[in-house]
Amino acid sequence: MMPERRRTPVEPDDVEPVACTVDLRLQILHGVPFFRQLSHAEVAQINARFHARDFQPGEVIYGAGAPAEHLYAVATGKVKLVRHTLGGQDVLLDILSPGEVFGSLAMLGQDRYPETARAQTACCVLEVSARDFGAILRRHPSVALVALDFVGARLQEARETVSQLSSATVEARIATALLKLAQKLGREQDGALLIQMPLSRQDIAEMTGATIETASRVMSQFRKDGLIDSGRQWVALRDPAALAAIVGVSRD
Amino acid sequence: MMPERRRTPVEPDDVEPVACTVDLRLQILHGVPFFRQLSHAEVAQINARFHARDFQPGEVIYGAGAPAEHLYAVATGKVKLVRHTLGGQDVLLDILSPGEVFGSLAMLGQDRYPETARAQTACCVLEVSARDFGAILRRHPSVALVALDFVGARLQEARETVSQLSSATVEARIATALLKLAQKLGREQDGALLIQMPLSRQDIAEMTGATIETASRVMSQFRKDGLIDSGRQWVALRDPAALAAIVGVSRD
DNA sequence: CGCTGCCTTGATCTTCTTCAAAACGTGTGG
DNA sequence: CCACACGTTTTGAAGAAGATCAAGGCAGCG
Repeated sequence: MMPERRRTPVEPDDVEPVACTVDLRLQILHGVPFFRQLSHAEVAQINARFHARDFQPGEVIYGAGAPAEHLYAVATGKVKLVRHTLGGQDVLLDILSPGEVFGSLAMLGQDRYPETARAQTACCVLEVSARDFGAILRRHPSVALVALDFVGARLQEARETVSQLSSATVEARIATALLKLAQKLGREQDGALLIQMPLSRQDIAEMTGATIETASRVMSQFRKDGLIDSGRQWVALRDPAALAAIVGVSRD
Repeated sequence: MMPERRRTPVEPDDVEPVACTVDLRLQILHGVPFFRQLSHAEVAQINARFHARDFQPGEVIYGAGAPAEHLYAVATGKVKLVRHTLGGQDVLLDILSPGEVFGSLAMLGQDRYPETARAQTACCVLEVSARDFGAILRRHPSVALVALDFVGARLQEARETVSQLSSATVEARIATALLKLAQKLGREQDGALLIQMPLSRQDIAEMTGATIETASRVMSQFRKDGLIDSGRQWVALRDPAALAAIVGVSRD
């Protein structure tokens, strides 16, 4: 038989606050890597250009193809970026946590969003117009340098994904995705890495370029092998080392 | 039988100069989008920080894993960026033409090159230390803004590739790759788009996450269908519209 | 002339998708 | 509290896309 599934490790106090108070805004903005090096006065000044918006799970923050007029910072909750292919399926590009930035980063470049941003959980995001963000960049050159770094890091991530999709099996890609999620937002618990967020088989499939069925099969296999454990709002990596080994085996 | 193959459309005067004279350096640097908005005096000042290096086809400009200490601009020729996977195969991330920038763009971020840069043709590149480039960025904030745009555009490209790899057939991916190459460095000739560069089946395979054999089969089919024509140092798109249709069909 | 390297083509095999159906779990209304 | 309905997950069986294995073919070059 398959191993007994643990009861949900999610505790009430783990739940993030959804409300986006004025105090929180300043705190979040100061925590955003973009503005970390600025003084409190400067952040306060920048804060004036932002305004907060709340979203329910599943709500669209902006849709692919819409004019790219805003830049956003996640305050609370999780946001996912999804591309729609011509074939009708979706590709999950990234899942963003508080402090991360998305939207119209390249001010001159694109004039349309190439992807849809959707609230994965109830969340609050801070919004600034592309115009105002441009002004911030010009006024605070150090912000532009950090932004350059940020976008550069994303570029490397995206290219890593390209590499994986080109060469690795679905098993390896899913193992990689789980490890990356855990690294980004995992917590240690009972000797396992706990990823606490709603993560459907469909999400996993869209992250790894597989079908729902294949994703389900692989996840089932991982659970049978004692590598992971999962429930409604969480996935726990019981044996990250074994998952890492799977990444290294197979094709890639 | 298959259609008669045209004689090579490559003409002697098409060949780019390889030598990288001092005059050329200034001209190239001024043509690089990064520095286009700067005055001649400023470019001259920046030029002093660069030095030119020549490479033979196939030579490595920098290897994956090496300390990321330099930033480069292509002066003449073509440079390709390749990732090596754990499985031993290579993934071709990009082919760069004169005016394009590569290497250590994110100054703070990565400390190692995640990919190898290799001369696709004989070429000359302008090199600057990451340290000096950082100084340039701080001295000329407008350069940082352009760089941000540049990296942002690359990020979108990479994500587009992720999307394609996740959803499109090899046929569609190869058609896309050919169209993208033609758009970037194609010339009109005899009613076809001519891509003039050495482009092996292996290159195409590495660009699209396919095997050499599959790439060869697809290219052969395209030629039989009159969509393309190819020779030693060139590929001609005889029917770009049909290729675009293939991109839209199949899965993606 | 006969290398050597790249391209082509065929046959077989693996991986993953697709189609189909059943099991599960969650929320709802009786 | 139970029954039902809905969405999600799981599992099975068949099929397709592409990889792999294996020969030849063609061109440039010593």
